[in-house]
Amino acid sequence: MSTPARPALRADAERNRERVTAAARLMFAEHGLGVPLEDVARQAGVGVATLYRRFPTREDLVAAAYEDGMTAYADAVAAALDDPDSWRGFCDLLERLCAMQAADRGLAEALTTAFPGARALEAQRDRAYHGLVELVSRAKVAGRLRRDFVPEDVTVLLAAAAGVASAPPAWRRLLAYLLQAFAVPGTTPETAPLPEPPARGALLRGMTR
Amino acid sequence: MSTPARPALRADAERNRERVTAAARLMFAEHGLGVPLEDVARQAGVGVATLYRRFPTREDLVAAAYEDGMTAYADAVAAALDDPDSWRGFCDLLERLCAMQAADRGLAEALTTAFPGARALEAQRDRAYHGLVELVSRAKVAGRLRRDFVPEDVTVLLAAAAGVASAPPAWRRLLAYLLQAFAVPGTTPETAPLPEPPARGALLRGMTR
DNA sequence: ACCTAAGTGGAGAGTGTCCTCCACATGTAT
DNA sequence: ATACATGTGGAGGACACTCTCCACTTAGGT
Repeated sequence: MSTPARPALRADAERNRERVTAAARLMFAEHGLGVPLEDVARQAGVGVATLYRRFPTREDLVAAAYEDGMTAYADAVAAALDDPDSWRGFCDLLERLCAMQAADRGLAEALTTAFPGARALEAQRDRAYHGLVELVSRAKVAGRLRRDFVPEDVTVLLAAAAGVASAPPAWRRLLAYLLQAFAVPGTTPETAPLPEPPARGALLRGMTR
Repeated sequence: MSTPARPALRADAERNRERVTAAARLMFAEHGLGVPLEDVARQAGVGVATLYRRFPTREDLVAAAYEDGMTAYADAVAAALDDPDSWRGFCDLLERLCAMQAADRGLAEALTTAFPGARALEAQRDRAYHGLVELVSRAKVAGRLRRDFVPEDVTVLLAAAAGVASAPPAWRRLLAYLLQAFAVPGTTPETAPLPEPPARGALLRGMTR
């Protein structure tokens, strides 16, 4: 039941299927979800037809490629809940989620996309969501997270971090600022030094891309 | 000398040129800088050849379309410098810049792109940059902006805001959090209510796009 | 009114990606 | 060993976008 309703492929076909998802993870991470599927097939060492047979739409492939990624996401939330210090768990979690996004361009895009047909993936998404709601609640009860914070603010943060992902150190600095704003005043050392700012001259001067 | 080195077009050609830049502003604002140039030409009511004759590369067109936008940007900075309260000027400025970006998808993209050949545009960019450096300095001297703030943080903010621009109220909330983090603790009413959070359920649930 | 340099639009070549079809290959059950 | 369902790759049609060429049109000076 690890892969519920898939009709049992021939051994070589199953092998190819996995090669394709592995290649997709690689290519999506580097080039985003819009990468040409022909490139993915080439990377996997199979013909395009094989890719399309297994994954009729791009969404199918993305969902298959990021089932694990979403699970890792939910696991990170679960791990944060295990921290006896809920505020520290909250801060560490946001750091980890941002780091995961920064390391995988496709993941950042996949997180803001719904996959109606991908049950396993959506189940992990729900698990992450509910864990996060609980974590937010605990951090508020502990008096460390401001009362008007809402779990949706995490979405905002992740989308914002995705926007600056190009410049590696930038998201750390953004996160540091935001964590300070999320904290209840006076409960956190406000004097902690900020992470290194982005490279001089980047401002309004073009990041080329 | 408003348009220094352009070789004087025939009246109808000049008219068409302006129709094209106007159409480009419209299309870029709505669909981003990647919009098909055929669509821009159709919107302008001219053939593609006319567009390409005046603007050999996409960059040329983008630069022409956003010369005004960049000027508006620099003007906003200048206006902020006129505010006797530098901190209020700073806050209002960030609000305005974010609002401009949110209203014009192309502008947000153009700001993070260099246009080596577009002198007028780059001049405005410089004007904005230098004004901003001055404003940041004043707000620090006034004791309202934290000392470890750097002008490049504005870039980070703008890139972050661009990342959440899809959900209209989200950038306001992000900005509110960040302004609180930028302020020197104790100098600003930390109890001001946050702007309305983004719609419930957006979290990790897909913004479709 | 006429002439010509300047300007125009649409057709079409070039390119890249999506997706399907089908002749051929290969696992697997007997 | 044989047979056949299952699986494969590459060729190629469809489409979208970029950019150029050229026969025709028009502004504006004489």
